[in-house]
Amino acid sequence: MYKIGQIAKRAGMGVETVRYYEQIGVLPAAHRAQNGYRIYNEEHLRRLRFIKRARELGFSLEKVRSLLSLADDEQMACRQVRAIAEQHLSEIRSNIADLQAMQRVLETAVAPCPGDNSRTCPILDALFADDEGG
Amino acid sequence: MYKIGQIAKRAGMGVETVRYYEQIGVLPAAHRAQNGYRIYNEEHLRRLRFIKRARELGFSLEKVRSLLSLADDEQMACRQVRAIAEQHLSEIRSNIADLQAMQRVLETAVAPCPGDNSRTCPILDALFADDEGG
DNA sequence: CTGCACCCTGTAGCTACTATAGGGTCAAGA
DNA sequence: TCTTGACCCTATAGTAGCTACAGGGTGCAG
Repeated sequence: MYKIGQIAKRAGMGVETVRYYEQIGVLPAAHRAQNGYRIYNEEHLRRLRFIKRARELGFSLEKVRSLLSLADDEQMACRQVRAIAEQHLSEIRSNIADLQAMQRVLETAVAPCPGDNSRTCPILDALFADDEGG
Repeated sequence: MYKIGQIAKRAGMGVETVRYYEQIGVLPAAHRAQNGYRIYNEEHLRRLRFIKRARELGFSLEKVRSLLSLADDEQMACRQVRAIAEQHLSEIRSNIADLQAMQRVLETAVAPCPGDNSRTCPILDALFADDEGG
């Protein structure tokens, strides 16, 4: 049995985040003590840790919601979980590719830049260029 | 001389985006025709294209603002531009590393998953695990 | 009884747009 | 002349995932 500050600490997040997760429905509402304080149990902690781990892997809260409802569903098939994970993996791969493309272009723009007191800069020139065809 | 729809099309963005850039001050306010319509010139187009290119390279609008104010500054030194670009490059590299770490973990979690009609799933197990050491 | 740490609700802020709602303008066609 | 349509205007709300207040109440130690 935890108060919100205790469970937040154990789950490794802030109390506002825990309240936010309850508000948007990824965490079931806590019981309330007589003074109105939220009271959590081990199951809440387990779910918060799940959410945290999933978020660290880049899953959106919408996907976390789907994953949790599969986890709660007796009729769920492993296939469905895998589909979500695979889709997320392909988004990650695509994000990596986009970032690598940015990185290459930026490195190309930065390379010829002297980085001194010049009043002109090849980086700005590249960004202002009328045409990037090469 | 362009109306907003024309300059937006030439710059490759929506009219709302052009108005938004004016609103937050990365694009100087346009002159107005008698009917209140915004009127743009070639310099506006040049700046919009700069903004678009910088955004495609992942620069935040805050950094775009800095880059543009350097570009406008007679006293600017190339060094300052390079510093912004280098900092952005290191953020990109760090983002790539984070995504690659997620990718590795996810691939490891997905690998043992049969993706069939099982009622349990190694991916969920990994997310629910009490301990990820080992 | 005072202070402090904690809890509550509700709301605004962040980024970079995007999408309305509710109106005005202008040129072409019937 | 009237209407249709494409365009323009402002102002505001929505998106994701928190984070940070404002303005209160609770509970325990000194």
